[in-house]
Amino acid sequence: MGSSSSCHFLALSLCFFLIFFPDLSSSVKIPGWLADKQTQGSVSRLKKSVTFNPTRVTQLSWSPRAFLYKGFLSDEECDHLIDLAKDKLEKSMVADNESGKSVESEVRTSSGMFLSKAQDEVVAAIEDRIAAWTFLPIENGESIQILHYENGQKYEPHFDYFHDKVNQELGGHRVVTVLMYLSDVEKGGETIFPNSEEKISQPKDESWSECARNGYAVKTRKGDALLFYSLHPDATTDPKSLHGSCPVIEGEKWSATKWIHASASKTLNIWWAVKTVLDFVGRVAKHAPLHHRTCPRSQMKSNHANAVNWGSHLHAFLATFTPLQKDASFLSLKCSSSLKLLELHHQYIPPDPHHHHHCPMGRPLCCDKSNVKRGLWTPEEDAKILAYVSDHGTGNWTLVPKKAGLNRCGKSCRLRWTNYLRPDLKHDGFTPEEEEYIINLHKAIGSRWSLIAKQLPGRTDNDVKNYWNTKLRKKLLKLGIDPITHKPFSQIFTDFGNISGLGNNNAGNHFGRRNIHYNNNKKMMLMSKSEPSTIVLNESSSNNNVIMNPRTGFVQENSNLYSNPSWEFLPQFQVPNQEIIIQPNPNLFSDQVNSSCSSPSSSTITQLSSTVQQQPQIITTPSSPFSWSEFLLCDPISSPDFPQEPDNDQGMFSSTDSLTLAENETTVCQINSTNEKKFENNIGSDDQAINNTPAEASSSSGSSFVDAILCQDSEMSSKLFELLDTSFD
DNA sequence: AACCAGATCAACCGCAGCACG
DNA sequence: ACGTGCTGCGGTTGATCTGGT
Repeated sequence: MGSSSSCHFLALSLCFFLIFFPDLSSSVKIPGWLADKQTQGSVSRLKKSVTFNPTRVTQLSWSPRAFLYKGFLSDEECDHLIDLAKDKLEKSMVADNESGKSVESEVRTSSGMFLSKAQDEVVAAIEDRIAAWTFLPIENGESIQILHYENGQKYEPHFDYFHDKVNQELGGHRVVTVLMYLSDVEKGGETIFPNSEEKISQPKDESWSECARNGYAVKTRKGDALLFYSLHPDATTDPKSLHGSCPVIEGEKWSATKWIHASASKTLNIWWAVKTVLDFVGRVAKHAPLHHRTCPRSQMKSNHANAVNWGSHLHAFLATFTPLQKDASFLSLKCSSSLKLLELHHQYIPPDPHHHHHCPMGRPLCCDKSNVKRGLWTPEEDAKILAYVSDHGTGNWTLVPKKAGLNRCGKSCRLRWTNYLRPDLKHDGFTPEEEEYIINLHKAIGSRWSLIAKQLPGRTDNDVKNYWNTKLRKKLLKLGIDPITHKPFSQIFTDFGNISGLGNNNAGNHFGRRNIHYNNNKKMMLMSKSEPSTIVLNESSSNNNVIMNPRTGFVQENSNLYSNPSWEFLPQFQVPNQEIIIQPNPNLFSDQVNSSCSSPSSSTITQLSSTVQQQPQIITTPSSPFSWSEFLLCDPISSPDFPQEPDNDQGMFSSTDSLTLAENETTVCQINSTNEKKFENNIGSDDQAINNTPAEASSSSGSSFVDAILCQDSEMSSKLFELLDTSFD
């Protein structure tokens, strides 16, 4: 603990403690999150809250990492365990170094027995508490062993990790030992760490036995529990964890031991541990985010010791646990969980700023596809990226692999960072609000995932895209809503019939204006793959409505307004030399947006809008680009003047499903243009777009997009109708 | 327990835009 | 004008997970 990094850690852990546990008298409750469906087996019994008090934990030693929990067991629990054991004691055995079998040995002269797991409620509660304290799942623990040392009995110094391959392969190394003292011992019986670096500095008076003077020693105090790690942070065995039980000189010693393994074969268990740690940190962090609080000096002083201890305990766990990520089983975990753990790990073990990876000179690694690594990222690779970015920041990703010592393409590094490692990312599930927001945005702008993601802090385009493709799209389909057009299928069929000259003209107009889309010349599709809805902009100076339909080929083909710049490239759209007065709208998710549109609608988003900012904001935008944020937060559906959707439209959206789609919402963005001339011209063309049939619209500006589609693909249309007929017969 | 199919999601691919020389 | 390199984006893939039989 003497290095600068240790000091760094110490400060961090101090803050951690003070932030998380401002009230030292309070306990930390581990609630019933273990009831999660993925925690099965014995863990599932942990449905009740498990209470333990982290303030009672003190760090005894850092090499080996050892912690003492004062009063871990009550007197009654200690006595109960002794009662369970005292009639069943047998001579203690040790594991043979070669065979792994239990054999008698003179190094261990105590007697003992094993309880059954969850043998009774008391035992189960203790096991639960151990799991909560260690962050390690119950399944990874052996049954509790009760030991009895009478006068002169001892356990010579030994390691808890295995030397034999049999045991190592059986359940992995014993990573953690929790040694609970069930009785006081008048003299002797101390637990001793002969190799501990702290042994010299530990003061010892006459109350200690001679044996105890040979190492760092822990006195046997009824109810206390000693926790120590047998593995290094790099998962190698820690020789400093050598420990033993000094001979009892006066009295008798009762203890209970719980060994906990790190079995690579137990994916579920590792998952549990990750979840437990993250849940623990997450719950306490809710009350005081780690990065947004400072540590009051007064509290620092009084709580210093405990702060260090508890923080270092977490650190000790993370240091031991994180190497498990090397295991294939860990990698098979949901990456979000393992990554969070990794992030947490880095909070407590900051990357060494002096450690840089240097690549050999020569050809850059990137884009040499025959040699660069591909596929899933390992925690080590992640750590390299994180370390690199923390030192150098982002940018010039092609150099990152070389500088960070990664055999990856720069593009792959960039994606890993942007989609996963960025600290501002959320890794939990989408909320219903986000879900609704995505649907509304998709309805408005189609599959522009990056734009949608920008409106959802902490989400990436990949996240949104995947969520749409796997969840939302299917959800809409279930509701009978076309996920492309966001219209009920029944209406789509009607509209298609109309636009093909087979049905009602009015409906056909509507459809032609809003739902035909040619998808980037890649695929001919009947419906727009990413069909935006019409936006109604209310030009305040003229009170004329401007209908904007981003990305619709029809409008592009027929409107001067949108031909340059095109709605297809709306993010770059600029309105030169004008002030835009936009009705305030809430920024539901992000404070990046400072203005938006009034929207007297029924949607959740727009309902919320009325609760904030009532003062319109004036934004002068002589050169700034059009704000997609503002546009997106407008609910881009139809104006009151706009022809109403057919009734069946509403019917579909009034589903009892959680999706509350705003089909009949009205959005009015008021634009005060100083470039009225231009807008008036544009308004003219748009009015045509509103009121004309496709045919009429086309007549005003040559051949229409819709006509083009229909001409080019009439054969496809007829085939589709055949298909539809077949489907609904 | 074994198998299978569907779901999930991290990662990849290829293209386009942009800056720069 | 052209080539090159970097970045952003949307579509797709494929390994893994999950749940049902």
